[in-house]
Amino acid sequence: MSDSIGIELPPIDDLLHEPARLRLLVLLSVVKRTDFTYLLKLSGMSKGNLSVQMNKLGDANMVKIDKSFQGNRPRTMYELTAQGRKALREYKKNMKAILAALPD
Amino acid sequence: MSDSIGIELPPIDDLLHEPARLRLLVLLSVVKRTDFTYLLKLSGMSKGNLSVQMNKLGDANMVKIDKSFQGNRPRTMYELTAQGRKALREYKKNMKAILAALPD
DNA sequence: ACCTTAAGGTTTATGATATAAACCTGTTTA
DNA sequence: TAAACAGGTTTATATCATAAACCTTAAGGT
Repeated sequence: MSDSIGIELPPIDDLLHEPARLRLLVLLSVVKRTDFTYLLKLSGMSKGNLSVQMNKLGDANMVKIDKSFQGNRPRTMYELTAQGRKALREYKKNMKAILAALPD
Repeated sequence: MSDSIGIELPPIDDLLHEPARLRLLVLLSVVKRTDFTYLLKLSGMSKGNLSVQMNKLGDANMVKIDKSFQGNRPRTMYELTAQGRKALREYKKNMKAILAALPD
């Protein structure tokens, strides 16, 4: 018998795990591509919080952020990156394994 | 804020969702009943963090905390409460629903 | 023309919280 | 008797989620 007593559980990616961001990522993986205003309504979050969280996901290359103007108004489009989709698959796999250790 | 469109996703219990506590709860649901020292080794956490998180779970009645002496040394035992097991079942159900919205 | 409101965000301020370091009390060992 | 150890708790710090306040431009009302 070994003297290690680690029950090995998969790691949890904090960036994706945080509830507000996880919800946003779920929304994005459903709608594929959307802009700030629509995401604001979909999520029900405040503008400030939405902006911060999406930029954080953008900085981590989970989401591609396209800023442009339509007419004279700014418009920001969001879309999952390949890296983002991969990270989400990994997160899902890991969380399922963790949840599986809990009784039903 | 105007009304959100609201794609309905289940709520996330932040107390259980936080990674350190979630791991501790998984460990507890596996080992049923254990003391501070063993949980310390099992989790690999620092003493301070373990103490804080377990007391937080105790305050919320997720975990029953029994302090006693064995010989002259303090000993703290931890065990899930019925309420804790119920909250974990709910958390598991909700998280599975959220994860199900993500592609595989 | 002027004021007000709205769109589309960002920046700043605040509050909560996770974490480890330092500490405390008593005990065993050298 | 000093030093290390057991079993935790308290304090300090650092991060981070959140909303409020702000900015810029545009559109509508009078």
